[in-house]
Amino acid sequence: MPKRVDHEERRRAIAEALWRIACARGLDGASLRDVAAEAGISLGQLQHYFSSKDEMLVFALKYLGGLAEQRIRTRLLGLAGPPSPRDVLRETVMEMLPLDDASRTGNLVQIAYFVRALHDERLRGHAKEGVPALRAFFADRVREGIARGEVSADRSPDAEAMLLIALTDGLTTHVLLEACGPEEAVSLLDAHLDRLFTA
Amino acid sequence: MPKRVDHEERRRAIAEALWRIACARGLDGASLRDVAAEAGISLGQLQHYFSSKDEMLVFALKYLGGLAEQRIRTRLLGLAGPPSPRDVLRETVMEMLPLDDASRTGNLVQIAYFVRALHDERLRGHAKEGVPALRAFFADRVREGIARGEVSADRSPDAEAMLLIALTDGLTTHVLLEACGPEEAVSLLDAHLDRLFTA
DNA sequence: TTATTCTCAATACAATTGACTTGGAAAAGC
DNA sequence: GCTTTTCCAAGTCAATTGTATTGAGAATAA
Repeated sequence: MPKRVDHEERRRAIAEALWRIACARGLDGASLRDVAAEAGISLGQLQHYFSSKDEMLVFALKYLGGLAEQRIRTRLLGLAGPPSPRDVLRETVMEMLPLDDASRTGNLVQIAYFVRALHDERLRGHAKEGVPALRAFFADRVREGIARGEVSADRSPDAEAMLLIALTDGLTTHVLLEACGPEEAVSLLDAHLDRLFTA
Repeated sequence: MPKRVDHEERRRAIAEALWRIACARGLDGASLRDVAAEAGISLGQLQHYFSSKDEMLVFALKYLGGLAEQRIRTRLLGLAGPPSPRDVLRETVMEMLPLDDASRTGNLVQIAYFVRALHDERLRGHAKEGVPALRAFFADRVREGIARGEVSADRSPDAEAMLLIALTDGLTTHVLLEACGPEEAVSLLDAHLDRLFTA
């Protein structure tokens, strides 16, 4: 056999090339030939690792989601001492916003997938599967805040969680469109959290 | 000459056909032939009214924005008596959400444009040009609420306006993705307004 | 060594794309 | 009636698309 190759490693490299193109020109502007060229391989080689374009797209999406989740997890572990619920919410939300170039790229790619998912039932399942988990996580933090007396008891944890997610996504949109500056988005989210955590 | 034709009327009809396709399959899935077929005309006829695909896309986008603005305006005029600032904000925001099929279509098309605008500088200008006006309009309503004593004076009208826009857009996203029900989005927005208008 | 199996390059292919050209039909002005 | 201008249908064109095919190089197992 030829030199044994780590398939997963190759697939990840191809996925990252796809992201770079999707970020610059959108998902629909990413042909197999473009992706192969960006990854520095031939079209035939790419087809050896992904038997169809769809398979490549789905793999790259799940890989992207996994990386984002891991980034958030790492950031939360980096918090000094026992973090307050508010700190956890704030850091998570900040990691979701397109504040640096890496996060901006991730968001652009995710949005490209989102749009495709609107018209593609199969992809929609993958695209929205992370929301309930994030929402439950946020709701737990709000609950914790209520238990600590930092959040008014008449707030609904589930509702506040969805509000925070939607607000973050909406701000992300406007930051990407340059209709709202990154630092302004941060201050708006802080103001929102200020009003949630009244103590 | 042949029967004189109202060019603008034809262009609007073509734009509406484009929307139907963009709503069902996305903007990138709308070829000139598809749009012509949907509009019930030939490719040559379509090209007679739009000299390029880009010209058609930009026209359809501006037409869409104009219609949305007009829908909101009409809805606000339909409010009985002198509407409170909160009523104005609520009705406007509700008109923006994808609650019925028409609004859902409009939002899908707008998002299709939004994504393309992320990678297309020329289109980005058209896409984000409405935000400042909407934000100023919302901020004025918040200011009015403060003057009436319905909104706490320590709220920043400009910040609250941006928060409300971002929240609405974020909820729109999740409603379209079916990660959040329409009625839930309404109740979340009402809860947000409840906390803004405390009196 | 020999053979098998993994890896991958080159090419072909049908379909679709946006843009362009050509030509003719239809009606208004003279 | 004749010209002129507007409108539009059919067809062509090169480029690009995703997919499929073919075959060769390369390394491991026998």
